[in-house]
Amino acid sequence: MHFFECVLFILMFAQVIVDILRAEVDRIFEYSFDDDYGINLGSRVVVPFGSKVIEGIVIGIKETSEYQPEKIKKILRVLEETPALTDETLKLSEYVSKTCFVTRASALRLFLPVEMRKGKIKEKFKKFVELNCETDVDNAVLSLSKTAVKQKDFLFYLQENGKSDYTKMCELFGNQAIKSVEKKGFVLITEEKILRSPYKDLEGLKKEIKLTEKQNEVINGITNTDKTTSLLFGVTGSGKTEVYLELIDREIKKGKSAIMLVPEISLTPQMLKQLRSRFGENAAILHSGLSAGERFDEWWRIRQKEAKIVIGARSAIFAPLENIGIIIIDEEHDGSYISETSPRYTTVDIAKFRAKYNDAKLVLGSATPSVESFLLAKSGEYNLERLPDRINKKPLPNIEVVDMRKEIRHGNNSPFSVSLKAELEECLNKKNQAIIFLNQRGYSRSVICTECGHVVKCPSCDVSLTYHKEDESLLCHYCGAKFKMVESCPECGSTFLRYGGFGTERVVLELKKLFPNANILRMDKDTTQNKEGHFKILNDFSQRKADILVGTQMIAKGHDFPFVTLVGILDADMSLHFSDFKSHERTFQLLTQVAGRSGRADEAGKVVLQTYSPEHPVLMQAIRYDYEGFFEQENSVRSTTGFPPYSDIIRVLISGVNEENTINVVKSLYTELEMFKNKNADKFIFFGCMKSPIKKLQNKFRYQVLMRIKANNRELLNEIFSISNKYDNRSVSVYMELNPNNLS
DNA sequence: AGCACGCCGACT
DNA sequence: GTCGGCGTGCTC
Repeated sequence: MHFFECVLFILMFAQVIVDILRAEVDRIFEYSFDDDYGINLGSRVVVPFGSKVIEGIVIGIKETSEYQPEKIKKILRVLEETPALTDETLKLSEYVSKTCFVTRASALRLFLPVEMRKGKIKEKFKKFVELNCETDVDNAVLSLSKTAVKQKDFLFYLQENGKSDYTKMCELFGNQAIKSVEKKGFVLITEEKILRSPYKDLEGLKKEIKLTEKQNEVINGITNTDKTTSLLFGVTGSGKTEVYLELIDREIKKGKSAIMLVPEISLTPQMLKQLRSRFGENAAILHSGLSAGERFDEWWRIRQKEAKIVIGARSAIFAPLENIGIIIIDEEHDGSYISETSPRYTTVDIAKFRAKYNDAKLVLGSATPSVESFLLAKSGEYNLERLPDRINKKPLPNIEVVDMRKEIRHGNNSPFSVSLKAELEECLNKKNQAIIFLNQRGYSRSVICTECGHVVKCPSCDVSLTYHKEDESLLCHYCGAKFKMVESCPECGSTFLRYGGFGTERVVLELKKLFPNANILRMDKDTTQNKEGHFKILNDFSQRKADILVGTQMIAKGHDFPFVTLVGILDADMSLHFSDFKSHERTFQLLTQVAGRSGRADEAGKVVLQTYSPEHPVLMQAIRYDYEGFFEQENSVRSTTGFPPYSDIIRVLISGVNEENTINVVKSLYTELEMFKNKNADKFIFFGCMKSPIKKLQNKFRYQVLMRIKANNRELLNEIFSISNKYDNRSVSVYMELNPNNLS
């Protein structure tokens, strides 16, 4: 190479976003590099920054720079030969930063496996030894000293076995022998990249897939429509998965790639098996259950185009695929598709961006579509396809509504109604299985002093602590803090404590009292801590190692249990009376899903739904499985009251450790926003300022300005953001959110 | 995010 | 006298 050193390198300039999540450095920094350096758009680079050395991403390349030359520093090195980001993902990261109101750096992080930053994980290499092709083993052995037995044996071994594992050879012949043979030039030591491929041993049965007439109709409908997005409205068990797989198959045959998203919990080994058997190594899997190394390697397989199908949970929408033909989002309505941490992106929006960029199809599937999606389907923006029948013709279970107020009036203070108890008994006698659903983990939601009425609260958050009997602890479900269970009231010292509200732990104990012979499994966040947690519990239950499964949200999705004939929903209205506008929608979806777990091939299932408001219309619609009735009602409520999708909700959260400082920021921000609102009064539906419902979280005081504006007004959103963003500083943080999931 | 620079309180 | 608290400004 040194012969060519006289070639002149042209000095180029890279526009770099540094990997620091702070508004102050959310701008482009320019660095210089020689044009033969292998730096491209999307490359990850290491740069000097202030007195530190950090990582950044090249988002632009220019031939000149406006900065004084003495200020510009050089890029130290490039991290990977292949740029981590593509043209598309660079543009998408810009879109995310604009629409989610976050820094470029924070948007860019979405596109990289976490283990890639800060150089945590290295590519894995394996060493091999092989004979140099010019080596004649017999001559080589003759040239060796008579005492070099190991070297001789080693050369014969290679002649016999060909290329071999380096570490194994060292064990057999010692690395001294190997090194000296290499020195003499008889063998070559090579390094090869090894990919840690998860589930590579999974080999399902390659079963012939026979599509029903209805499924074929739907597939043709989606293929032939000129609309980008199709909504596949099909009840649970109607065969949506086969439709997805067939659609993917067709795109792959055209040379395109595909993304399929499912809720995290649905990524069971069974499902992965199904995919591997159909698509083999062509499918890459991305989810939180993978080890850091596996995730990293799967990511690179996608980036290098070795895998053209990506299956994963929410974040897989950012996979570095190119030439996408189809994106599928299964259980489109599922809450897990909206990120709960910043950047709070909406997966469907990201999917729409990518579908548009690649001229690909987007398919949203659900038995209970979100109000927003169904509205778009009805208005003709989406292509609507239906799969109304369950493939096995299994009837939907009967739902009995039990009024819990009456139960209490009749002196029943247990979490189970008389009717549910009777049904449980019958179910167990018949050797069938039952599921009990309750959306509260722990033993009791709160601990209350019967003398002074004090509720035990988290010292750094303004919420009550949940009692967990298993380890005699009090847990804050918001900040995760853990305390020893108190023996007496921390306020007045009284030892008369009362438990408020049932949790799954307590329900299990009560069930054990009622049915001492039954085997009971519990599934909630506490019993699924380790990464295989869900699988083990679901697996045990489906293999009938237990009679009753008690659990939170997470049992609503997931599996089909063929021997479950009874589902008990303990407090159906718990989520109903939440103050946010989506509570009806979520309740309907949840009840429909949980109810769908009951019923077996030869025996109709039963659902007992316990509630304190039995006449509530949402419950009525849920027990009739009347999605469209629910939709009509909910849609008209949203339209008349001005809630999404007819408006956009903006929440500006102001939080800080020092309450006085925080209030001062709130005051001046509120005043400025109010002036802005008055100038644009016709575009505002609501404007108000208040303490956040949880007024203290992790020792930070929280206030919020809430606004509702007419939908789809990007300009107004941007102006509100730029006003708010000015007030963000070191001690008081100001964060704007669009259509937040919850207002806590 | 770090880090340097810079201006006021309680200490060996 | 000074050691060190964290407010403020800067990073191509």
